[in-house]
Amino acid sequence: MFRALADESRRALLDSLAAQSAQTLSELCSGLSMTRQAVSKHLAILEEANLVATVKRGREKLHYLNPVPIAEIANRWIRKFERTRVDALVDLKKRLESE
Amino acid sequence: MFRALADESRRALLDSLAAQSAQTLSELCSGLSMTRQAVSKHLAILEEANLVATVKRGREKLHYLNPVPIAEIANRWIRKFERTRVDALVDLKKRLESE
DNA sequence: TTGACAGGCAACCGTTTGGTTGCATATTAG
DNA sequence: CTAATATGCAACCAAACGGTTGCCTGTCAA
Repeated sequence: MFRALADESRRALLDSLAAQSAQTLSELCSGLSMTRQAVSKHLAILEEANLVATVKRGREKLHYLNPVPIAEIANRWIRKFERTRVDALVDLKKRLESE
Repeated sequence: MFRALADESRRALLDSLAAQSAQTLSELCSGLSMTRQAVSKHLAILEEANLVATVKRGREKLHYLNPVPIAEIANRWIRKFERTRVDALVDLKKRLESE
C-alpha cells in the first residue's frame, strides 16, 4: 500500500476519485497528460492495494475510492510512533549527558 | 515521504528506531542481512524525508525517529478521504439504479 | 450487422532503485 | 604514533518502475 501511495500520479488519481466518485477509465484519463494504458496500470496497482474498488457495467468500468485501508494504516502508524515522541527526547538527553 | 515509506527495509529501520532510539549506523545494521552501505543509503533517504533525525557524537552518528511528519500526513489524508466514505456508497447506489 | 467506443494485454524502453564492492576519511583506544 | 573502529563517497549492476506503442476483445448504437 505504501508503494501504491508513493507515486504522484496515483495520488492524483485518488484525489480525482475523492472529488468525483464512480469515474470510468476514460473519465479519469481526461485532464491527465498520460496514455490511457498508463492510467490503467496505475489503477491496477491501486486496485491491488485495495485503495480503489471497481464495478463493471457494460463496457465501462466504474472506479471507487476505498478510504478504509488508508485510515487503518494511518491510525496504526500514528499510534505506533506516537509513543516514542517523549521517549526519544529522553533518550537523547540521556545519551548526550553520558558523554 | 511516501516514497521513503514505500520500502520494507526502511520501514524495518523505522520500527527498529521506534523500539530502540538513538542507535548508531552499526547498531542498526546488526540483525539486518544487508551491507552497512545499503543501510546508510536507506537512512539518508529517511533523513531527507525528515523521518529520521541524527546527532553526530565523535565518530558515531546517533539516529532518532521523528514521528511528527507521519502523524501530520496521516491526519491530512484521513480527513481528506473520510468525507468520501458515505458519498461513495451513495454514488454507487445512484449509478447502479440509473441503469 | 457493422462501425465506433471502452477497455485489456503484451512487448519494449529509458530511468530510477536497491544493493553491492572498493576505497577514503575521521576518531578513538592502546 | 598506530591500529582498529565508525562512517562517508563513488562506481557499478541487476531488477523494478513509469511510460509508450500496437494490437486484440467486448459492448453498444445506428
